[in-house]
Amino acid sequence: MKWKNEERKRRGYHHGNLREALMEAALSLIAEKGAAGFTFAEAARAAGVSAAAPYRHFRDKDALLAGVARLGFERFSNMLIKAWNDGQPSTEVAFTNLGKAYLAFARQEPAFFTAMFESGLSHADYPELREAGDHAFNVLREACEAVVSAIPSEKRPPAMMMALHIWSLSHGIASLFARGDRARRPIPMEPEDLLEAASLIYMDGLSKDR
Amino acid sequence: MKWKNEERKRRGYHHGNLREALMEAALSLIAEKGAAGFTFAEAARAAGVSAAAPYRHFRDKDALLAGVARLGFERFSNMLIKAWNDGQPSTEVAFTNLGKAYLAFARQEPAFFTAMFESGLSHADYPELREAGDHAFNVLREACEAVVSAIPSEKRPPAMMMALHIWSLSHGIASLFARGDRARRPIPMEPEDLLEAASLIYMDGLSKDR
DNA sequence: TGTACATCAGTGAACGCGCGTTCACTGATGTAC
DNA sequence: TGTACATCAGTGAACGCGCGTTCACTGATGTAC
Repeated sequence: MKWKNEERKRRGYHHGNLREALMEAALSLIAEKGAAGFTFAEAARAAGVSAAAPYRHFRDKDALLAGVARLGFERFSNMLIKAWNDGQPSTEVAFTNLGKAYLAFARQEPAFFTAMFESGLSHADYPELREAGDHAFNVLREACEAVVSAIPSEKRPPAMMMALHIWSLSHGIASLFARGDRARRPIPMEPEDLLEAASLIYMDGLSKDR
Repeated sequence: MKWKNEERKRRGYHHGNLREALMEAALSLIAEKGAAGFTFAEAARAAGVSAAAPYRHFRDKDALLAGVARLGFERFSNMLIKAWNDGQPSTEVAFTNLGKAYLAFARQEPAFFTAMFESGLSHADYPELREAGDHAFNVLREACEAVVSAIPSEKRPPAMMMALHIWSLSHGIASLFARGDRARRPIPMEPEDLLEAASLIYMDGLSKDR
């Protein structure tokens, strides 16, 4: 607490980046006590400002949650883009890396994951969340397009369908077995291996003669 | 509200089944405002009793949530067992029905789904939840055993792995696209069709020569 | 069949607490000239 | 370069409210005899 006051003195009257500090505080609180156990007032306290200050940056508690979720989707997209790496060194390796990145995010950023997927925010009320989510999904969809383009066109499956399948599979494994919080269900193997095995089987099925 | 008082008179001083009534009230509140927006006091009010009454049945708010989650897992298991129907009329049809039942539960009982999978309850604090969840999972695992037993033993995959794959896939589709609350992401097809297509492709891959 | 008694499941009043929100305010910062 | 002024991002006090929890209590129910 002491350093916080010194910090305040150094920064002076104005915080400087209160918006970001509030989102970080919210993340910590979500990580500690879950999405339910985080309050606007406590986030303000953690950021070292009065309870009224957050209203300069967020309309209300849900707006802060939505801000966190949106930031989460942005970081998530970046992680996925980096993992896919334009399909390098090979489509197969890059695709595996993409799946691993999904699980890594759930493991390393469970609070973001909760805010993004389990906070109960309505997409109707926060359309920017839908956009941010779509942006992340599009990374996966483009990767799937690269993967299916290797299949002869007469039996090539729709990339959109494949993307929804892989997304669901990754999301299921991430939220059940790979997440880094207390809601994780332990299984006797690495989630990464589980996902890779499933992907391989699925892709074998995709290209099978029928 | 009026009928509630009449109800009280009819029932007399003792409620009769307050435990169940509190869980139902919690479900409605979760459905309305999400897991975060439900309180012990409001559940008591909805059940028509004083704020102190719930303490006769639940240690605290989390215990009530855990009770709801457990009841949800029990109903879920029953739905799955009924859908699987001992593999009748055929393994394939029964397996498809099992997947449909998973999605139907998420659609019809989003509040249960939230309490079971997204309430942030720790499995360490509520071991009975883990048991109840395992029980539901076992239905799926047994179905997978029936499915893989049709594959020649020299290339037969482990039923456990298959069960984890199908569980993840179903859970991903259910929580992203099939859930019956405002967190559902709309897609241009039926979640049931999406799941069935993925299952077929996966099973094609499973039995493929390698 | 009636009565006495134990047990159980509720009441309602009280408490301290923290939350969300508003308000007039003030210190800091940026800019026009 | 200095000054005046507008704007911005904070403060801190105040408010009403509902929550969680405890407590001594009481009405209802079940059972022993």
